Amino acid sequence: MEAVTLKDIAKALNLSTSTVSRALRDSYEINENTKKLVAEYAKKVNYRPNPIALSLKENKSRAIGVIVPEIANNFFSQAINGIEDEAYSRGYHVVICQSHESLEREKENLRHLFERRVDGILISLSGKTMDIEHILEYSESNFAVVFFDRVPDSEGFHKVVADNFLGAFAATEYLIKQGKKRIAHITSPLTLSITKERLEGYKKALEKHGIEVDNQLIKHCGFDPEEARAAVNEIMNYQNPDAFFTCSDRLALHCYEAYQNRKNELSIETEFFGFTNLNVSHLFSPKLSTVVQPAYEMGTRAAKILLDQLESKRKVKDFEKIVLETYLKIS
Amino acid sequence: MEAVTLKDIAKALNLSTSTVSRALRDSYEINENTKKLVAEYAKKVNYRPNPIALSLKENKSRAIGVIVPEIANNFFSQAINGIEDEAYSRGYHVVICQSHESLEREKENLRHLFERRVDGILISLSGKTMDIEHILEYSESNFAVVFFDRVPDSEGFHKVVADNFLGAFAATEYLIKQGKKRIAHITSPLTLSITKERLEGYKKALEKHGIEVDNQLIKHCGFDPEEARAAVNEIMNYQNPDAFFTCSDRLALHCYEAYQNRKNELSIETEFFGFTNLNVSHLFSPKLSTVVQPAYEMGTRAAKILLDQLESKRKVKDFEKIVLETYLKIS
DNA sequence: TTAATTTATGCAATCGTTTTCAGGTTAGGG
DNA sequence: CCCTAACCTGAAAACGATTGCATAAATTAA
Repeated sequence: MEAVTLKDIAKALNLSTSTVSRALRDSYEINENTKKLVAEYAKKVNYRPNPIALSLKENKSRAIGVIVPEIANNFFSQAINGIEDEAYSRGYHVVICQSHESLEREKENLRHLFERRVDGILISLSGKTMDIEHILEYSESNFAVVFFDRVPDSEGFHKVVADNFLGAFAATEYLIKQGKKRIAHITSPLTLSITKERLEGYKKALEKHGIEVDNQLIKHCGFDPEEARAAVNEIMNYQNPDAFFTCSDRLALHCYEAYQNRKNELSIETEFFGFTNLNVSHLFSPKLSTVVQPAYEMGTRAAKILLDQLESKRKVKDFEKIVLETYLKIS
Repeated sequence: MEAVTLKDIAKALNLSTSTVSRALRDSYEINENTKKLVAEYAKKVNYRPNPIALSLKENKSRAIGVIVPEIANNFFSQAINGIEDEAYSRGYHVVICQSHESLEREKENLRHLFERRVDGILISLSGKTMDIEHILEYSESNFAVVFFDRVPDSEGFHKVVADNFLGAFAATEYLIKQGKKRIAHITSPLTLSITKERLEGYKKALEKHGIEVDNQLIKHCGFDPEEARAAVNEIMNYQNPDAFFTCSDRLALHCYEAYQNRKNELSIETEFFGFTNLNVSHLFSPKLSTVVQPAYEMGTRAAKILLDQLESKRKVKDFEKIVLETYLKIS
């Protein structure tokens, strides 16, 4: 099964490569009989155009890059599923890179993808990324970028996000309706867009129900398990919480673990809510309810925007921000 | 930041592209001064060779394909981490495809990767794959293939697997030492290599400890949650098990869920063991102990074999089978 | 001084495809 | 019988890099 080229077909049929090429692309200049002949032969020998030659010619790789903090995380792997489905169905490759929540790695990934000549990228920022200088650097050279999930504040970019505000609002309100009054909120660093939006949702829900926001009950921490444990301990020891609402997949789990270890020390009835796409949360005990994001759809939507932009002639100058609904998974 | 080509450099320095090319590759034919000049200028304008042009010339894509049943599964996402680390560090792309346990999808993936001219593939077979005809078809045209985790019986391929036999043996023996005597084994279809090996480990452990194998306690089922539930129910209703040993990430979880739902109906003390890389199993209750595979290492090892083969001149004819140790994670 | 050798560089082909331009054949109209 | 369309087809350049071969200049040997 050796790869057949246009030249092979041309030689076999005693035509020139140009004629064969045109015949296969159904050009009006080519005689119907010739077309039929070529099409049949091409099918017989199972001809496939060499994508690499095409890439070189068109100066496009027909590949897109994806940068996410971590692939071994349900939210991101589901999002990648969506991205791949959309991309493959449109004839694009997907190259996946992980930043491991490190700005350095994120930069390396960008460089790698750029050198590999991907046509554009989809990115969810690392937890350490404060600004997007390193991305702007590339986005000049008509290298399309779409942000999803963790997006920058800056205007002028395509973004696909979950409705973090409403998700957090709904979760908090649910807890309040369960009679909870001292709801702790442990969440990711304020540098991330998602952090602010979720925090806002949490506060607004308290406000709506006339509960005062207690800043002692709010903790920001990174993705290190120890930090999460410390935050939970601190709150448990001094703040007398009757519920926890924690954000960010990985972080939420670390908190949950600390909570699980010490739950029985608490005399009051407590409840735990996370913001995670973990698909086995219903198997946990004590109960772990979650705000679930439409990860797969975020992937397809983000990929669609990117590919549409790549395939459109004109420079898109009206940037979309798509906000997708979340839902609660009550255990 | 527009891409710089050899021609640009040549024009700027008033040299020919061939001289520039040779200078950059440090050819002995080029004057030291010229080399220095070229090197400096190239650095200044941040020249990067176009990988697509190279691919066309060398008839290689410097990309490898990976086909796994499911990316949203800790075992596979960890393995992919390993694959990517190895591949990227050696300058290769990785293209990931999912078969979703379907033979049809697996075939499509293969075709897609082949048409995209990847230099080789790493594959873990789908649950429905009975033979590897569809893979052999491609492996002729010096298209390298390395199997990992779920490998075919056939000789003559590179394979990287976990020691499924010993893993299953150790888990079963652990349960026996806990005093269990009626250990149920729910596992994947016998078409998969891993199924047979794990079943064998389970049986040998029972045998060693003088416990007769009860075929009523052994069930094979697919990846559908309903099937798993039915298997668990059947065993619980009629077989009076005092422990469960279930295999295959996804399947093990479905079984665990069914078990969790009905555990309290059982009068005797039971224990549950899975064969999965789920990284939150310690948060489950009732206890879920697991046999853990060195997924990351499987990825790096498999990728290393593939890349070594791609880069070696001679056709490799001595095929390796690497068996990696598993370990028990007792909750 | 001339021939031989070394040194440094450029030309052109190659990889597979598309596409512009130009050329050749045929038929029909005058 | 000639001219002009209309209709097919092919040669060649282009994309970016590598490399065998040719060649010019400089150096050495005779």
